[in-house]
Amino acid sequence: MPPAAGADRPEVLIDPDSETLTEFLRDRVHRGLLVTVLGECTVAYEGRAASQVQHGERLVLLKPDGAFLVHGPRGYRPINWQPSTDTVMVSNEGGVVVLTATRRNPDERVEVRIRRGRLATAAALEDSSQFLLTGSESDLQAALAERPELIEPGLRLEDRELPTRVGGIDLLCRDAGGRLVVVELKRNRASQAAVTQLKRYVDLVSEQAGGEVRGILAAPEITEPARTLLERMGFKYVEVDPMDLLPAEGEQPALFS
Amino acid sequence: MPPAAGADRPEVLIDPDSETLTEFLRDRVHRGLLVTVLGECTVAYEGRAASQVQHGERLVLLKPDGAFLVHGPRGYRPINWQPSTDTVMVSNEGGVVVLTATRRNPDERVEVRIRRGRLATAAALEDSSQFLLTGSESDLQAALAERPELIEPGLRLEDRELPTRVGGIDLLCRDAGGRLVVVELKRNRASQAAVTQLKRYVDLVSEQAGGEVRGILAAPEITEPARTLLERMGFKYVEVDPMDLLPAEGEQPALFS
DNA sequence: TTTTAGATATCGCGA
DNA sequence: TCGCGATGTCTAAAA
Repeated sequence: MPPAAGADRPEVLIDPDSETLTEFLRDRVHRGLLVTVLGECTVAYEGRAASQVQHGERLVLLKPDGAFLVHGPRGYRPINWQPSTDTVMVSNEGGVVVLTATRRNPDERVEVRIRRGRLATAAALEDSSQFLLTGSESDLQAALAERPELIEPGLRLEDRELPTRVGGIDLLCRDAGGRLVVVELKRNRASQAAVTQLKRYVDLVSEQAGGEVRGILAAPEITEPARTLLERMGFKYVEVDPMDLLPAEGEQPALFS
Repeated sequence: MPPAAGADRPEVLIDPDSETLTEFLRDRVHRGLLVTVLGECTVAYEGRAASQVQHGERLVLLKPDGAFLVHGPRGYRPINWQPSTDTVMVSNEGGVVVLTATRRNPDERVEVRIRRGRLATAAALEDSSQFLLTGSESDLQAALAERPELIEPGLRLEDRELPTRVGGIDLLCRDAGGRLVVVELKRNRASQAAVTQLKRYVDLVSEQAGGEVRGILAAPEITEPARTLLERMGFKYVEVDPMDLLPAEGEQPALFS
């Protein structure tokens, strides 16, 4: 195998003709490189649904692991994509460069037909750094598992992330009176869906353990319809703020100084 | 005649020094251009949550509308992002190029510190094409609204996308016996959440209209726990396939020939 | 593989 | 603006 192209210096083509672009892509796709193509193209997708966009200028990203993204000029989401691909094919059909990214499970295909390539690049992309995130629900769960009394005085932890056949219970506790309490956590405003999720767990625990089982929904906020539903089911809402709770616990340094 | 915006030649910097990169970005960010930077950088985010990644090679995308994406070598998702930003600032701190993208509502900030820029590009990106998707839930809904008898013989449509205070009812029908039927559609395998969603609607309609109200969950598949829950609530599952149903209706040409 | 639930989800619609 | 639900959601985790 020839030496990996683009291992040190990025390679760039500006306004290439279709033959040059085809060769460039053929030699660099599937080599562990990040390949980008900016140009005028059409995009078609067929799989779980089907979509089509006519000619326009887009940026195509081909990642080393096979991820395939077609970005337009606006927004967070790509207009078409493939989270991971099994094969990416490059061909030239009468001056049109065709990129076809396919995967199985689900069986899907994205086809980009590039009528005019304006810019193509290829470069190695090394990133072994670990991604650290704080403020997720699991952080909130850990903090409250340590100090369940913050949810309600006298509350004691029985179990955490308890898997059941209807889903995982965030926190299973016992209150001051010895009753079982199912606690469902949300890091965002809680909706009706959160309430029905809690209901499923309470029903299950009640069925398994017998006796009265309480339900508590802990979140920074709750929607009005969710509060109504919650009260009708006899459950309780407790306000908790993830960002308030965590710095006191984690004592991590400020990200921006 | 001045060249059209998108006809301009893309601009490219390879292995620029930090001053050159800083100037390049300062002059091109906020000009309606798509700007990309590939290089070694750290990324920090603070907002609804907080995250940090140490040095690694990433690709930064700055879209004309302010969307901001930092992509690593793997996967569909960016490692950091901002769906739309109010301001993007460029500065140079002792040889490190710093990009700071902020937005309000929610108040958030992403900061990229580029220690070594390897490739930077800027180009106009024109795309006025309309995106056409078939096979979404709303397509399925339209098809079944036309022919409710495909869900159950004798079923007649009363209303569609009916907004209520607990959410929108996909299809409200009357069966052969004149009873009200709430139909909830899913284009994917239906889960317990879909069942509780249906339950909310049935409860509401029953409360408002009085009398017995039936519930039907129409989807291509249903999970086993969802089926159990559905049956316990006295509802019915009907199998419908979006991709089967739509081609007969739409008669669109094959995307790939 | 199936199922569930989280996500800095994002996005769009309706009240 | 809030609330709700779809998304070609994607992704990780657990059974």
